This record gives sequence, C-alpha cells and structure tokens, in this order.
Amino acid sequence: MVTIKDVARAARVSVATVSRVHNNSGPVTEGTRRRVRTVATRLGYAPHAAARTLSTNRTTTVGVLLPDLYGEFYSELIRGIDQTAQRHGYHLLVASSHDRKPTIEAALQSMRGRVDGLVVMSPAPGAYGAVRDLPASFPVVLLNSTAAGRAFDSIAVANAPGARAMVRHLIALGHRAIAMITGPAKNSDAAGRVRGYRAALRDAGVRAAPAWEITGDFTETSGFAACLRLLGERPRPTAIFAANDAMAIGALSALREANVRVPEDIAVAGFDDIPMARYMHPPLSTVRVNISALGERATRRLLDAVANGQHHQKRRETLPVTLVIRESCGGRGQPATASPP
Amino acid sequence: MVTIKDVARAARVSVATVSRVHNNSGPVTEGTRRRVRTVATRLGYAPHAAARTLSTNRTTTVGVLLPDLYGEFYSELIRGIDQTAQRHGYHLLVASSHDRKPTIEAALQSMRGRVDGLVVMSPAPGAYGAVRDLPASFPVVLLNSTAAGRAFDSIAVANAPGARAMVRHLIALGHRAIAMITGPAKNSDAAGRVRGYRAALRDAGVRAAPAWEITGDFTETSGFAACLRLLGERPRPTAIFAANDAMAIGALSALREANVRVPEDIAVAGFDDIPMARYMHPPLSTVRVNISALGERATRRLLDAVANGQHHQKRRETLPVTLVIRESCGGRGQPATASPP
DNA sequence: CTCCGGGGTGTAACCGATTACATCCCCCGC
DNA sequence: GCGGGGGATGTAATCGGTTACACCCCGGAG
Repeated sequence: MVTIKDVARAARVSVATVSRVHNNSGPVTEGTRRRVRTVATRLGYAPHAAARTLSTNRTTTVGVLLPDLYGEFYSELIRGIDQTAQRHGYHLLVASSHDRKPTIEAALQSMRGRVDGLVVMSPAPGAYGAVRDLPASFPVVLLNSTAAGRAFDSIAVANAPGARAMVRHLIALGHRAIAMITGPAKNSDAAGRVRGYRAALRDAGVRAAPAWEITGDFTETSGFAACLRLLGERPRPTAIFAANDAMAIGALSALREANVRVPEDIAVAGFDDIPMARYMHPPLSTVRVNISALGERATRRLLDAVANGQHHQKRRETLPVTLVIRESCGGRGQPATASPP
Repeated sequence: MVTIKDVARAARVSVATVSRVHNNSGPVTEGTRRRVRTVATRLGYAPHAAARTLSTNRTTTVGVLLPDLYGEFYSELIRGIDQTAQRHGYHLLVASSHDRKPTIEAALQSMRGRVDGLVVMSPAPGAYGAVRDLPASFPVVLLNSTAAGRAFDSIAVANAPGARAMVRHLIALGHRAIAMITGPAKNSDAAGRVRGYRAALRDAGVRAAPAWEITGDFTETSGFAACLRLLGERPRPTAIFAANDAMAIGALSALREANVRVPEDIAVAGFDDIPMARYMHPPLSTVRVNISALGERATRRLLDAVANGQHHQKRRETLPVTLVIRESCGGRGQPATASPP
C-alpha cells in the first residue's frame, strides 16, 4: 500500500507538507499543492484511517447499537442515521443483537477506537447500566430508553400520547370493547403504548379487561397468534390496537384466515407507520412515527456532542407522532395530532 | 482513557506482557496472567482498535457498500451479513447511496484502514470499474454484478431461472397475456429477471408485447404507477409479474383501488419473498430469495478471503431460488424448484 | 561444575498518520 | 546594508498497540 511517505518522496516534499495539503491545514504554495495532489492521485494514495485516528483521536464514524435488525423499523432507522452521518462526512458502524447486559458491555468495549459516539437503542433495562459506565465524556444518544434522565441525551417517541389518541379515536367511532396486543413487558416503548391505551380507556370510562391485553413480541407471527387468542374471547373485542405495525399486520392476516371482516367486524390499528402499512388490505390505520427522522435527530444530537464536546447541552427530546387514519379502523375521520404542543 | 501502559504499570509488568495476555500469544505465567487480567478489568481497560489496526494491519471489520437502504430487502441483507460477521468476531461498517462511479470510488478510498474487506452490491455498471481499481489483494465480494468475471468473488441470485419458472407457472395456469413490471434498465438483477420472463414466453410460444413491459424502479410507488398504465392497455393483461415484491405490492394496491379482483381478474406475482409478502391480501406469490442467506454467504466468502489471503479461490456462486405459490396468482399449485441442479 | 536450552519477561522498533516546533528564505522598511 | 517578520517547509515526537529480539534465570545433562 502507498503511504504518505511514498507520496512525500515522489513529490519531493516532507510528509508534513503532504499532510497539510490533504487537510488544508497550514500554508502551502500553490505549486507544491498541485504537485502533491497530482502525485497522490497518480499513486492512488488514500490516507490510512486507523493511523489518522490514532493521532487525531477521531474516527469520523458513529456507532449504532441495536437489539435486532429484523423488519422495516430498523431499516428505516438506520437509513435516517446513515443519511445524516454521511451528510456530515461520517461513517456508520452497526452492531446488533445486543439485548442482554453482558453482550452490551462487550459491544461497548469493542467500540473504543472505532467510533466517536454511539446511538444506542436497547429497550432492555440492562442497557442503561452498561451505558452509564461509559466515561461521561463519551457522546451517547439513547433512543427510547426509560431510565434516561438528564444525564443523557435521548430521543423518545411520544408513545403514550400516540396510543392514547388512537384509542380515543376508536372510542369516538363507537368501540367499547377494545383489545390491545402489547409489546414485550420489559420494553419501554411497549410500556408507554400500553399506558396510553389504558389512559384513553379510563378517560372515557370504558371497561378494560385483562384478558384483552395480550403480550406479543413485535413480530408479525406474535401478532397473528395474539389475534387468534382474542378471537376466542367472549365477549369478543370489536377493535384491536397493536403496539406496532408488524403485529397489526399479523393480526390482519389472522382475521382474514378466520373470515372476519376488517373493519366491519373488527377494527384494527397499529403503531409506527412503517412503509408497508399503507399497502395492507385494508390499508392500516396507525400512529405515524417518522422513523428515519428519529434516526436523523439522534444522529444530529450525537454529532453536535462530538463537535462541541464540553459545552454540548444534554437533553431529552420527544418525537411527536400523528394519527394516520386509513381504512382498517373504519372511520375515515380527520387525522388528529397526537403530540403535546 | 486507560492505555496498555497504565495497565502494565499497575500490574508491574511490561506492555509486551499485557499484550500477550490479551491476545493469548507468547507464554505467560499463570500468576502474571491473572494479575494482568484483574488489573485490566479494575481499570476498565479496552484496547484501542485503531492502534491495534495500525500495527497488525487488521481491522476485524467488514464493509458493506449498498446503493440504498430503503425497504425490507436491504434490511434482510444486512441482517444476514451482520449475523455472520458477528459470529466470527467482526464488526460491520455500512455505506449506502453509492450509485454513481465517482461516489463509489470515494467511498472505496475512504474505507482504507477501516475494513478488511468489502461486500459490494451496486447494480450500477460503474461499480465494476471502481472495484477493479482496487488492489487485487483486497478482498471483495460482489453481489449481483453482471460483469463479475472470474476476477472476483461474487454471489448472484438465480434471476433468470426464477423469473422463467414463475412465468411458466402463470402460463400453466392458462394465462396468455402476461405483463411484466421490470426494474431499472441498467440494473443487472432486473435484466436477468426480464430475460427469464421473455424466455418463458418464447418457450411457450406466447405473445410478448412491448407495451406489456413497463419499467419501474423497484419501489412500491413505481409498481403502483406501472400497474395503472397496464390497466389502460387493450387487450388487458390477465397476469402481472413484477420484478420485485415491492412493486408487486404497489400493483396490488393499484388493483384494489381500481376494483380489480386478484387473482380472479388479474393474477399478480413478485420476486424476492420479502417477509411482508405473505401478509399481503391476497398473500403474494413470489420467487423466494433467501435474502439473509445471500448476505451470509457473501460474508462467509469474504471472511475466507480475509483469512486465507493468497490461496483463497475466487469463484462465482449462484444462490438458488424457489417458487412460492400463495394466492395472488390463483393456482395453489405445487411449488416447483426454479434453480439449476 | 559447566554448559545448554527454553520458558518468562522486557526493550524498543514499527505501523502511518498529525502537529508542535525549528529552520530557512525572501522581502520589506529603515 | 541590515534586522525583523512571516510564509513555506522540514524534523521529530506522538498516538497505542504488536512483536522481533535480547536477556535472564533455572533445571537437567554431561
């Protein structure tokens, strides 16, 4: 491989000059600059990232720690992160399947010297502890973490308000028997959505039955299974609110197999508005989360922390959500805003 | 940050010994080993990846170059790659939106010192040229590239055989007016699928009309638009074969709005079998590509090249595909294998 | 008792960049 | 003519690891 020394020799200058040319630091005569440039491209010189990292202590890379990579949600999230990172000249290092504390810790350790900061999305409670052990100076942005106090930058989705608005909408359509397919018990997003669901029922004085809260795991399959169980309940719910779109889609599929009409017999609503949602049959009513914007804001926060170091203000942001009413819940009503002003 | 020197000092040994302990290289007394280990964890020592890279010339990272990140296809692909990489202790660096040659070249350059090898998926013809300029010793695995001769490792999807089998299936069901929504003209996967489509028509002596080949760009939206145009054709096709599932889903959506029944009035088939496909209404018949396996095989190939350097045999592999017949094309027939033996 | 061999450990060179500091040279003003 | 200042460039330390090589010490063989 051709190094900076090779370029320096061939251009008859010192390595310092070559470095200055490449980084536009220090003053260099126009002639020298051109000569170095020419030689560099002729030799096909590309600076060695690790060497640069070692001396500058910067990697121009952001890391992303995710619990999983399955499904459109993560795909969109990564897309948002990547776009923003790229726009600022940063690379993207992805690490997934880190849901338990020891794995997370190992992953964080192995990031040293690889990334300038991290976007961490891990609904598992262990994550918080692992991240806290990081040096305070290390930039981290938490996504959807419960415990994130003022000690961290974090961006949360307006889970409870979104869920509440959707359930309120179902109630407004006349539904009184509203079931929910929830997410994993420990997951903080899932928890927020359940809170919103219960709050809406309480507000309206509508009966809430434990049998109508079924736990899923955010996959289509679990939505399918949960829906089957709900169909066995008596009285049978007239509406099903799933904690995410994947499970709502699974539910739609189960209802179709059971010859239950949607929305005539049972209304269905989801959460997230993944790209697929609008193409369902019937098109899925859901709570819209601008997922790629979530990634984008997280990354912006992170890069600000990276750039401004000390006097970067940590804060907790909330990403607003909107109701998008399609056909799966029957009422083609006015899309109401679900977020706090 | 705590460095190897700090650990060495605290454990009263030299840096060499600390290094030996961490890498299990060279001989170290059991007692020393334990002492070093203890001190290291007490201080929270994590080796600096860049420093290690600089001296060993290895990054334990694989890079992925993709044209885009939108949709379930890439999501699944990355998942396959990440799983395999992680299982071998490698990290994953993702770079996307590189579709034109200069961007690709820039991206490749900036990878130096960041990755040990690359999985490149870029249907654009420019990619081939850019990759060819890489030092021959640099491990690269091409995904779905046309021009990949014996000079590269590559893994291709059995596009033509898959498309052919699907169209043959449609013909067997009695269809004689079969339209295709193709992918972008320059895209090699798209090209293979069109070839298979035409071949199947030719084989059966079925009429092929240019008006029945509409170009899309692999997005749902383009599938929607293309389908609308097809509905305007006279005679109207009785079957639509889309070059990927996203476009097929767009088409389904358009047909629904036009009150055309699927499969009674028009049969629809896709390609890829993204996870969503089975949840469509009606469930989508498609050509199954095991996308995450594609990523997995690519990564395996790559890691073999990384590990075995010189005597790694480059070769072109083809990933077999299978027909999965659901309901969108009407005939619940026997799923036939579409791949060459 | 001496010599040899090998396991355990330390010293220092090296990987490829950045950058503080020194140096050189040229031009300008007095 | 001379001193000073500043722009252009070079030298070498530095980042944090790995590793070739030297060294020391101890036990066993001759």
